[in-house]
Amino acid sequence: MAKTIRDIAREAGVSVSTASLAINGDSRVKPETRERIMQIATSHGFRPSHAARSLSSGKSWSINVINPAVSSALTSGFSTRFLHGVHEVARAYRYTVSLTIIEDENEAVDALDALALERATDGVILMNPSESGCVVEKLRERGLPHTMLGRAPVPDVPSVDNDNVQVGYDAAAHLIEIGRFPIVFVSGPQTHTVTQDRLEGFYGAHRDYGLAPDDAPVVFSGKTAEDAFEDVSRLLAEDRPFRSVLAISDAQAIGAMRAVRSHGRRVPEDVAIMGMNNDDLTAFTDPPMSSVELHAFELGRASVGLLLAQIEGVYEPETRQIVDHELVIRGTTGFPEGSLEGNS
Amino acid sequence: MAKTIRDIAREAGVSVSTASLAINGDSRVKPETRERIMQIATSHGFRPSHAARSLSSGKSWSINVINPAVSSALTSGFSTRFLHGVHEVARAYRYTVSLTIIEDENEAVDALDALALERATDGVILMNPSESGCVVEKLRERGLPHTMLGRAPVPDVPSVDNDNVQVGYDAAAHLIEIGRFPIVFVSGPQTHTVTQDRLEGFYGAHRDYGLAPDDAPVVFSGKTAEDAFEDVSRLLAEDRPFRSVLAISDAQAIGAMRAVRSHGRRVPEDVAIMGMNNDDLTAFTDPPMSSVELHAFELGRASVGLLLAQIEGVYEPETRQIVDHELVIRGTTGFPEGSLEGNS
DNA sequence: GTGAAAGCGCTAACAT
DNA sequence: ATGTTAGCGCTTTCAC
Repeated sequence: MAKTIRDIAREAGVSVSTASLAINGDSRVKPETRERIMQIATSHGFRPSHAARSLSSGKSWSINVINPAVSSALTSGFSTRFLHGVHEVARAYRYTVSLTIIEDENEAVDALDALALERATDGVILMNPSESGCVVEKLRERGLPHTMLGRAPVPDVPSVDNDNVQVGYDAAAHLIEIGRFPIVFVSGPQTHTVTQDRLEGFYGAHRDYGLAPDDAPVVFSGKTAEDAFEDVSRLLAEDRPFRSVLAISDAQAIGAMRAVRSHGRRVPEDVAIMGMNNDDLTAFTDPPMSSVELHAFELGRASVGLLLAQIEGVYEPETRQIVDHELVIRGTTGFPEGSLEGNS
Repeated sequence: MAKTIRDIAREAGVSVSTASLAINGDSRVKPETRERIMQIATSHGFRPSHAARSLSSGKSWSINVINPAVSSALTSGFSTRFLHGVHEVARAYRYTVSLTIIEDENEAVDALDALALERATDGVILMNPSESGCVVEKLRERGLPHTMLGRAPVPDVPSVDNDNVQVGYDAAAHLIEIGRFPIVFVSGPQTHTVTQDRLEGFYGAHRDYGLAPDDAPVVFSGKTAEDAFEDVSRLLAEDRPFRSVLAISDAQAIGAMRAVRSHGRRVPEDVAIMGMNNDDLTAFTDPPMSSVELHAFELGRASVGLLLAQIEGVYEPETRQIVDHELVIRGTTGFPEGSLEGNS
């Protein structure tokens, strides 16, 4: 049942090496020979053994995605779309996609050790926020090709990212333009580069519109909707005046929206809300949540691209690839439709 | 840098076979010998090459999860938690987790062919709704161990599932008990076994409470929040009377909620809403969404368990493992807190 | 309890 | 353009 390349070669009347070359599409084999070999191979349902191919070629033909359990649970639609993009490109290049789900950075470092020592992967894609950079250090130390999602905490790490300064700028600019100043910026932990970048853009927009950034309250929140709920509630309790909330994720935007409502303020009439990521459910909150589409699928595709460029040998250390973003304006920053209109 | 078992054996003054046995914890090696070998192995950071181990042992030491792109995007929190469970158990048994993301059943069949022929995986976990059963057929034909999430469309498939009849029953019973009859059941495609089971429980609850099931409108909707929005909107336009909506997923529950609101009805005062899956965002809709926790993480853990039992040789064809569920009652089926109270 | 040796199924020099 | 051959780094009989 399980045919080997030897069987194929024998039946085609060629040597194993010729069969191997033919199957791998090497140009040295004569087209007609190649044709005949392929014919026999497919008729027997032959495919080279992954393990054997890996062992003899010294490549695992597999890439590994390190996916932090916590943050993926929060921006889950993002994570899924990203993986989808990774998978699509990887498969096109005959690479397998493996997954490592980690609770914290220590687990990531351990997992990387295992991966590297067992030579079980040809490259790693980090979905970590990678606060400390120790994961990247480990990757370098092991000499494993890698790409990360987001701006790296240390220099010269190949990475794929949105222009998060611009993301923060565009979102803030929109809120300012529709007259929703002051804006509360609900950010994630300050250690994340994505937070730093978006915050920079947030301030930049204020400057460009001639507004004092000091008037823009910034909350360094946790990562969850609940964190945002509590932080915005606190701000409301302190009677801080604001006309809108810009949250760093859709989950946090939803938490913020609940906080605003709990204090008897209306969304969007009293306070406009804008999230980021454009998760699947944003279109179906009530009112629909405005957000920023970050094109997770494209980020995934780009990540493998950058990784394969290294694995295949075209290594450019400081490559940084930027994927487009766009504002998606819905009800939470505009006028409500349907039921809510009647309520006011 | 890259040590082989040969280096370890040499340094320990033993043969490679002894080193191999020691590293794999075989009881035949004398404890002190084993100790010495392990010492040297760890000090050199030695780990057996994954590829070599696979080739010589005839096992890939990897399991593959087939994840449909569409449904995972919708119940994304579920999917992530499930994978997390799978990963945890797999890692404990030294198995790698690979991911195959598919658009439709044809892609699944193709992917399975590749996986089987290349001997790239030792077993497959199907997250498919698997409407037709052709994916399972392919798995059997190839002799690949497998487990599926949900009740199989054909007999004797090892599967992990919730008791979905009971899920449907419990959810409907709760809505009936709080006086929210008639209930609209917003289901997924009728071909899914999960839909069939929950519907059966839904009807069962009606019978047990002495209610005519005919009065319970059932909508065979699509899978998305938008589908639910449209179907419930249609029902409202037709002036069908109902006091609650039970949706087969949280996304659909959110779609239903918007539809209800768009027609000027209040949630939960006029219409109660209940979803299923207990996705991360349910706690932060407004009001918070009641749902059914299905314990995705446990489902994941159980799936690998069943799979490893087969791979390791303890195969029981008709195994079906049931994971607990529980109702999570929140605002959409109770009384609203905060802002909404003031509105009424 | 430990060692010697034969593969596992490919790929990749090196020959021809 | 095709064939010969030597491994890749383990596991696993089979001896001792």
